[in-house]
Amino acid sequence: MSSRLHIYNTLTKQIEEFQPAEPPFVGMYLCGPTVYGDPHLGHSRGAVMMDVLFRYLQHLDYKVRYVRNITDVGHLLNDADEGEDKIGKIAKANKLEPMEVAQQYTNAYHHALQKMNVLPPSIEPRASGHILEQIEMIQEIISNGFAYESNGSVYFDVLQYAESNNYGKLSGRKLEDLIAGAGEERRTLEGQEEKKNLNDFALWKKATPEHIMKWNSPWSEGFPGWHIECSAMSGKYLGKQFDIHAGGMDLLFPHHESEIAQSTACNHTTPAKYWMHNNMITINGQKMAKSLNNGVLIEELFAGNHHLLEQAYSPMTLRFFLLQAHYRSTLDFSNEALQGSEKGCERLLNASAKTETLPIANISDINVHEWADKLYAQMNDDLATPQVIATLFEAAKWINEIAAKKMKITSEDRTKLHATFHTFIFDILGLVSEDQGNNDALDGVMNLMLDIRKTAKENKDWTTADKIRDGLKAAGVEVMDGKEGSTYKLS
RNA sequence: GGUCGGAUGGCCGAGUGGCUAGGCUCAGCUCUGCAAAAGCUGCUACACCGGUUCGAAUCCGGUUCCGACCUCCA
Repeated sequence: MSSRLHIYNTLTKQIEEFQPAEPPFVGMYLCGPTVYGDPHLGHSRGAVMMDVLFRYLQHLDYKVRYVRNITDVGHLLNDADEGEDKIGKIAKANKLEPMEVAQQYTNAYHHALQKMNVLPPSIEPRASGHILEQIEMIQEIISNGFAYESNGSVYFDVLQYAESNNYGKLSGRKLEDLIAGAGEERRTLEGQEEKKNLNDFALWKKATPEHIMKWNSPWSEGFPGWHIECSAMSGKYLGKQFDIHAGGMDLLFPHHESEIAQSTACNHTTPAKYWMHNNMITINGQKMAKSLNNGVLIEELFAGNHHLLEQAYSPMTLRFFLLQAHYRSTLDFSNEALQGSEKGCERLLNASAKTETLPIANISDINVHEWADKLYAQMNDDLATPQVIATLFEAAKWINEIAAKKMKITSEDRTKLHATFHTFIFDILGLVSEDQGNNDALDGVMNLMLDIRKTAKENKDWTTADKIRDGLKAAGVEVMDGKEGSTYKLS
């Protein structure tokens, strides 16, 4: 528990106090998606985690530049698709421009995140728009003696680098193990024979004839290697050294390890001070993966049209579900768990709507300041959002008790409770009430229906009252009777 | 095979050497014409076997099981 933000740094394997290099400025980078498919649940986790960090840092008055890239070039497929650009492959099948495909999936990613109330980053660079920067970086690495050209491609010389640097310092791998592990299970990537060593990775790949997305370079017409784009773009917009670099745990090796190697070989410095990694989403205990046929697209979750889903789940349900687990733990996905989040999220938001109208008294049965301090301490403890949510539920309980006049609160405490509750739920956790209705015509119709039903109830005409209620339910509108009249929501 | 992580109540998930997170489900209750919604109350778990300790789910050792990475991946 601390009054200052602490985050877990994968580089040091411990929780450290967050100290930006040049306060109040903070530079943070998240490895965004490769846009060769619709966004799946996994994409949402890193985006939401960084969104909460982004929001919290801003709440703490930092001036944050948040860079989240779009990878629209260069990822190689293996197996049957050897050497072919993923985006290029799909484009040919659909007879679309490669950039059209990339744009389509980029849009899909944006839409999904927008629904989840994820703030747009400060800068969202595309790899295809930074070919020049990548080429320049490769040239610098070559001239520093850490890369070599081979048959039109350029490879990073891991062994050369390891002589003076620690290749493996992020992932905890030892080069001997990597070499030793290159045994029977290792698959053969295209162009392996061009490398001096199997652990060398591509900085630039010469394009095969069927390759669509390719650019001129000093070495060949080709495309950049997978890792170099993030190094080039983070360097361009955040500087050679910046504060936070994040991504999924599956990117730890080789992607981030290689990023560190490249940047160090180029700039003689480790690019980021803090490395953060979110864990995977699992389903029945296994990582979601296309190859396991258990991947769920974000839009499928929202629409409920996936064979593993019993119903549709709202964007806020997903956001709340993600936040209920710590970002460094795996999160197991199931209908039961999602339904739990749906109800819980609703309960919390219901309570939040009552804070301003709570009856006041001249004493308080609760210690609002202690409660607020606890929230900050929990956020500061490596973004312990599950605990923050638990603490918010404490207040939700108070709010309900106060509303039922079983507890008391002073006016001053109520103001503080309201402000803090809202700050955490809406500004920091980024939840938002999913207002149904907000359609004037529907509101008008519903108010009329509810008014007719009210009259019927007053006349004890239960037949009419129930007919309206049941009929509306069949039409997808749920009527909820309360002490102060009836309300409705779309179901 | 190598490296690393995890096993918590019906479900999801926090966490700490002693003061039994939280949500959901379930049960009871309040409210209600009935129901739903909403609210309240209840439900004492930490894989197994040893050890350290006054005390361990939390520390140490071992066992079993699961997962991640090593190859594109959020």
